[in-house]
Amino acid sequence: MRTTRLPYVTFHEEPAEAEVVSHRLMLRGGYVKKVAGGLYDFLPLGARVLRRIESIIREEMDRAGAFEVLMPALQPAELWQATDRWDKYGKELFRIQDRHDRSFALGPTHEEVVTDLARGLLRSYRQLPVTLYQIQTKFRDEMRPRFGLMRGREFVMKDAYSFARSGEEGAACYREMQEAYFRIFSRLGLAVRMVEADTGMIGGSSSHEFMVLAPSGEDTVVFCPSCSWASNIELAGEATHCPLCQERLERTTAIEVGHVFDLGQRYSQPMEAGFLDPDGRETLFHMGCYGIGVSRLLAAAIEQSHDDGGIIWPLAMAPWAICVLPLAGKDQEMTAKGERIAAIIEERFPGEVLIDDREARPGVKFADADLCGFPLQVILGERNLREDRVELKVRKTGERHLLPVSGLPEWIGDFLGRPGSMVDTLILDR
RNA sequence: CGGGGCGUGGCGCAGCCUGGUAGCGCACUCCCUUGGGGUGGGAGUGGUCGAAGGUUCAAAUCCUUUCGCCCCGACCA
Repeated sequence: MRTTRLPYVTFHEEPAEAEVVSHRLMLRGGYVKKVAGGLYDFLPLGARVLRRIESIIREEMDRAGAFEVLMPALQPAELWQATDRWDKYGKELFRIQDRHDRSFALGPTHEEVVTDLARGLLRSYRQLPVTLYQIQTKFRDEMRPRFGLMRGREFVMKDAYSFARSGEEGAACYREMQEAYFRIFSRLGLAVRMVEADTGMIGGSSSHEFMVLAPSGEDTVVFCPSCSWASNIELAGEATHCPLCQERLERTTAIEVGHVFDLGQRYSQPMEAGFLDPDGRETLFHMGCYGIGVSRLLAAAIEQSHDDGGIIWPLAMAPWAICVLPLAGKDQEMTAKGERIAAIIEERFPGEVLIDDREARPGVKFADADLCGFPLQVILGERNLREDRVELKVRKTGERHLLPVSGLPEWIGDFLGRPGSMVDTLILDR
């Protein structure tokens, strides 16, 4: 892709209405544009990141044996009334009426809808257990949307729901999703910590949150520095020492990017959702639900990985992994050479190469490439190119390598595969 | 919802106190210049000042109402 064909603008100046660094950098880098409070356009750059996150989530959910579905965002009030949440969910639930004055909710979550789906679809114990998931826009009338994508009124979420024959089987589903979540966050290059959490409005018997540790996080987690115990602040209460090993607890701020719940029969019971067991008896589903804040992940990743120059995307999230910067100005020949080199790299890494073919000064290209956070920059300067060499800069570390043009794709391939170099797979705890 | 702040070209701001009919920087278009970390110069495009009402010969500026946005708090998959 050529930057001259890419509809994006970067900004040198700080947007006045953005507080947190992820929000500022996404606005400055041309990733998102605000439409209204808590509502954003995803521009081409931002949409690509979103797609990359989604595809990794899909792969890992599928690998875990879950099935993708798509449920309506618009949900009839009757379903919510059946579980009493039409009254209990409160003002955060967007409610609208159709032309016949029938009431609907714009879904902030899908327990009711999916339970309604399952009770028709899953009639026999032979079909169980099953986990269904979707990636979809959710709506919440937040009392105070803020921090850009961190807390919007509309956002993209992956939500999954498991249906099991028993509590034991449900617990197995729950563990399987936990494992899938660790794989997802690991592949995304995020350092996450799983903590015990409150079940809140969703209900159920147990719950864990997946937290990205970041100074700007809205949540606080309490953790033990020497063993694996961790909890969110609500649940930890006044505790000062680890319940497992008595070590003095520490705390840090974090961003909640995932949350899993063991729901038990919280929804299957009021909605009378069940199946026939081997003895022909109607039995209620044991359910679990599992969410990942997909759009929030962009913000969380940036909060965790940036510097004064801008965003530092983990390899898996970057809109393009490689940005080719011909420092050509009006030199048509150099631009053409740059495009040939970009094409060679593209052959080995399809869809991963962006070439900055603008007629801009080197400083502008460097600044924009850093701001947008492309993991690798292939810099084509006149002197080096004369000797058939290019410079490769690693955004994250700042290290630079001078390489012969001939072996470039192979070198990049080796480099990207080098453990620990680009993909930060740090998992602090499980 | 309570407290505070702010709404002036796409973005960042000045002008408002002391009314006289809109200005600067960035971006954008064109020309010249420069060419390894946001080069320098020149010429342009674009706003009626969040909205409504009022005061006045005259309102971005004063008054009233209203809408929106941001921050803090309560709250929260």
